[in-house]
Order: sequence, then C-alpha cells, then structure tokens
Amino acid sequence: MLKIDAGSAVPVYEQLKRQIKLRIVSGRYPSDHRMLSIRQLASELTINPNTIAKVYRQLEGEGFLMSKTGSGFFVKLEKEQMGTTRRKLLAELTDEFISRVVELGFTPDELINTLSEKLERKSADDQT
Amino acid sequence: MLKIDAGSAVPVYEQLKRQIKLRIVSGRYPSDHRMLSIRQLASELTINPNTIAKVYRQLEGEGFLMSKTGSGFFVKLEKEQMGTTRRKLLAELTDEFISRVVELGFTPDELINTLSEKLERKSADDQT
DNA sequence: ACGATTGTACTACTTTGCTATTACAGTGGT
DNA sequence: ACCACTGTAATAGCAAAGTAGTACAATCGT
Repeated sequence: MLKIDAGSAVPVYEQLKRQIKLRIVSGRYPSDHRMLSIRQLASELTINPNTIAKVYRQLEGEGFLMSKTGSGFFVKLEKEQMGTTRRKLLAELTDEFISRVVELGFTPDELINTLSEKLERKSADDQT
Repeated sequence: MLKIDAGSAVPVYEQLKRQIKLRIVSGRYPSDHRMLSIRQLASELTINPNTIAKVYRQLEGEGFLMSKTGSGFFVKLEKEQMGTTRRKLLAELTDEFISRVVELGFTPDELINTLSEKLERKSADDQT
C-alpha cells in the first residue's frame, strides 16, 4: 500500500513518484503489470485524480510506464533494463551530492570517510 | 567577487547563501570580518537589497553572522568552531544523500563504489 | 451496441516562494 | 547635534507550483 504524508514539505506527487519508481526498479511491479487506475488510486489515497495522472505521465516520460488510453497504465521496464536503470538513478543522485559537497569546499577524502563511517554505523544499528 | 546567475533555477538568495557560507567556513572571511553592507552588496550585484537582507538574516540564524544595527553584519564563526561546523555541514548533506539512496533500495557497497569511482574520474578530469 | 471504465485535455483556483518598494529606527563619525 | 550610513519592518506584486474541477474521447467486457 502506498502512503502519503499530507503534512510533508515534499509535494504529494513527488512522494508518490518516488515510491512507485522504487517498486518498479526493485521488480516488485514487474513489466506489463497493470497499475491501479487513476481514479482508483486517487480514491484510495483521497487525493485528486489529476495528481495521480501527473505522476503517471511523468513516469511515462522517464520510461517506467506506458499508457493505453481506455485500459490503463502498464509497467514498461524490462528485467534486462533494470540494472542499467538502477545504475543511472544512482549516478544522478551521486553527481548531485558530489557537486553540492565540493561546492562547500570539501575534499574527496573527507567525503569518502564520513560516508563510509555513516554507513558502517547504520548497518550496525540495523542489525541491533 | 560573488557571482549570481540570474537565469539559474536555484533562487538568487540561495546562490548567495551558499557562496558566503563557503567563504566563512573556509576561513576566507575570518571572524569579526565586516560584511559589505546590505545596500553596497545589492548595488554591486544589481539585485534588491531585501534579498541580501534575507540572506544575511538566515546566515545569522544559522550562527555564521551577527548583526549590529547601525554598523553592519559581522562574521561570527571562531576559528576553533570551523572544524566542527564543517563536519556538521558535511554530515547533514551526507545523511540526506544516504536516506534518499537507501529509499531507492541501493546497498552500501553500490553506494561506496559509484561514489569513489566518480571521485577518481573527477580528479583525473580536474588535472587535465 | 451499450455502458462502465479507462486515460486526456482544458481550465481555474489556491498557496507558496521570491523579489521589489517604501518608510522607519538605530549607530557612529565629525 | 547633525548627517550619512547602518539594519529593520511591513507591504505589495509577481510568477510558479501544486492541486482541484469538469467535460471529453478511447477501450473493453458483456
């Protein structure tokens, strides 16, 4: 079940987009899987259908969904594409992160160190 | 000299804030350094004084500046605080990055790998 | 062929973020 | 004490983002 936090600063359509993208990229929504219809999902989440439409259309533009007028939206991502798509997503996020951090005058060493330290601590917490 | 890209998607006040913060944190603007007055900087950059005021006030709120009504804004960051402040900034950015990436289902290994690879490639480019 | 369901397109309203304008109040040098 | 400088505060204008409402067109099952 998808969840929306209405009070959040990140807009509703953005929250939805991330969640759906994750489910597609992780294989939980396989290729040719039919998405809930715009109106169905809208009434489930108690938000405007147009917001759902926006999300679906954007995901279509990014190559994750395909629309068939009259019958619904379908997942488009083939299993073979999943790897490269995941890599591309990660690359984008990483590039943005690096540029922002470098902009603040940090060195690559500092970057790697704090990141790996945080990840170690995180995995320790997760196991506890 | 501070530079503003008027056509950029990131708002003017945000561009300014980042640049000034960098100069303070890197020590280029030492403690007790007097900033250009709101109106001076505004006329130099050909933008509205109120935008500068907003930047200064926010930086004051984050503990980088101090205002003295009638005489100007002054850098507040002591040399001893620079280290911890820098670390804190980096930690915030890193946490946000990690949470967004984990949200997309990536493993710590993938993360470290792409990051270090990108950094290596970057340093190679910078030297060329 | 019909009716229910699907996506689509257009419009409009509301809110928010950003910037601009103006008038006010405190400080400091001379 | 004055005057030119400083920050402050309050207001308004503008554009963009986000969401909502309504009418339309294509599909599919029966």
